[in-house]
Amino acid sequence: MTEIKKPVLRFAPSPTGYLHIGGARTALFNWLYARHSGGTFLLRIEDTDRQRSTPEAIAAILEGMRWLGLDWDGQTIYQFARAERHRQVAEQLLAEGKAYRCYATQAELEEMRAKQRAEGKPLRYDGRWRDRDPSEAPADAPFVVRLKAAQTGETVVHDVVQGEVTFANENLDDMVLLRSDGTPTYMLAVVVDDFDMGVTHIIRGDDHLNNAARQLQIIQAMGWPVPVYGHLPLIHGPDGAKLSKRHGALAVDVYRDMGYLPEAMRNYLLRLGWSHGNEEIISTEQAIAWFDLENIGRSPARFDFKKLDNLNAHYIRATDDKVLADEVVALLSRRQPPQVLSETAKARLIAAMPGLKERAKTLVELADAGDFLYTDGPRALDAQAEKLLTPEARAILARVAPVLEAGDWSAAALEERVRTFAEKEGLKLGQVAQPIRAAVTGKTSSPPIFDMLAILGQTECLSRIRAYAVTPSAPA
RNA sequence: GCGCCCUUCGUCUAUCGGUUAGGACUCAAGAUUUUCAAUCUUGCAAGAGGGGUUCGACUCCCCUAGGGCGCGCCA
Repeated sequence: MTEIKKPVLRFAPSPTGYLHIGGARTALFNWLYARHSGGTFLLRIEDTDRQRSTPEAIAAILEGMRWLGLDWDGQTIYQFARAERHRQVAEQLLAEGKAYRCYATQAELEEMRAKQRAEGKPLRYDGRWRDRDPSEAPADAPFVVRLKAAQTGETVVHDVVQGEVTFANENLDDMVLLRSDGTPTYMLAVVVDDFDMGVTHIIRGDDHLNNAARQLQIIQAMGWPVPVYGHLPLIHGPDGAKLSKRHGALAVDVYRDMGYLPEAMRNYLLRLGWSHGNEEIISTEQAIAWFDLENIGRSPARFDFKKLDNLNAHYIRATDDKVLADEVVALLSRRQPPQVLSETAKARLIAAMPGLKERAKTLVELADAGDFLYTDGPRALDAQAEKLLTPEARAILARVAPVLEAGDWSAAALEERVRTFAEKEGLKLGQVAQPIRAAVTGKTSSPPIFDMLAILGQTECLSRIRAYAVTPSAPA
């Protein structure tokens, strides 16, 4: 019986930098398609560049993947560990006459390229060792192994995103498979690994589209099955400038530190280049159900923080209060210096969360907006609160304090008493509520003030209010 | 220089030859309101340019312009 082959996807970052936003989206698309199709999602670290690959970068990439919630199947594969296998494939190609030894030195090649540049010719290896007799080879000289690529005809990449992309073979030169030190190049390694890993769909950045044609030639030389390709347009910065891989400033963990939720990131990244009609808010479950390769856009997108903020605010509002409080606690503990919340403070934070989370676009804003709950005692006033607490406002505070004190300390009862007080004094509610807010929170905006009073408790609130209450000296 | 790709409101996008070109973000105005938000309502705002094909093009083809990517013994 024929078994329907489940798709095998992979994300293959090179650990020469951190997981940037473009890579995160590539990983997300691969992950979504794998989960959507019931296939497999593998992670391969392309660490064949021994000079630039670092353990820190590997750790950062894995951490970034975990934070984004992109779990991969099976063990993480390290490409460098497979070098021997790559070499064998090159040897096989050599033995079959599909590859050859090239003794050109690097200086020689640079000279060749300089000349081509000067003459306005395309920059390509000229095949100088392609058909030379091996006997002409200098003894004991170092050599690289190059693929004997087709020189005529064309190579066409069938791409689910870009369509049919045709390359004239004369524009594709004989790429290096094995370096002079015997190590495999990326071009060889990817092809061999993807084949060995059984990868059926290669979804990666647009910058690899040209490589696809070259890799196809290796695949053809080996007689291996051709995977489905999908090349995603790159993400640009808000200003339209490129947002390329080596920009560590936009590593995913930076977004975490800025207070973005993984689910918001996933939703945002998903809509950058992929659409499902007019849907904007798409849960991960929904995304898995809907995701396909057909609806991926072909044009590059700019990164827009405003929209990310909007989505993040939405997901913050939708998140459980307790979970959010835990996130804030974690964020505070990562601060310099670390801030540790008492049990009381944490209980207050959870209680105030419904009011707090409606007003925050990021976890950072959430943490800052709740700071009046973390410690006891009179508040330091921010500039606006300072301005609001005029002598008149402080006098009102002095008069309202006993009113607050005399009675039940529930939000509803407090509001009732303050309304009555304001009415009697001929004041608008805001004229009384705002000074209270300023004294209690140190700010001019906060969640509903009577709720906050109830959460903080009578003793604490009155102490804060009285710290700013001033009774004008009586003229009499 | 050569090759490849891209081009709808400021931004992300829908449209798969026939629509008053829709939605979302942003911005503005209004409603609501103890502040700020949230929410609701309304508004501003687009097919790069030029040729074709067609009864009819945002949609198909060509050219131009602009942008991106690639052209390593990097990945």
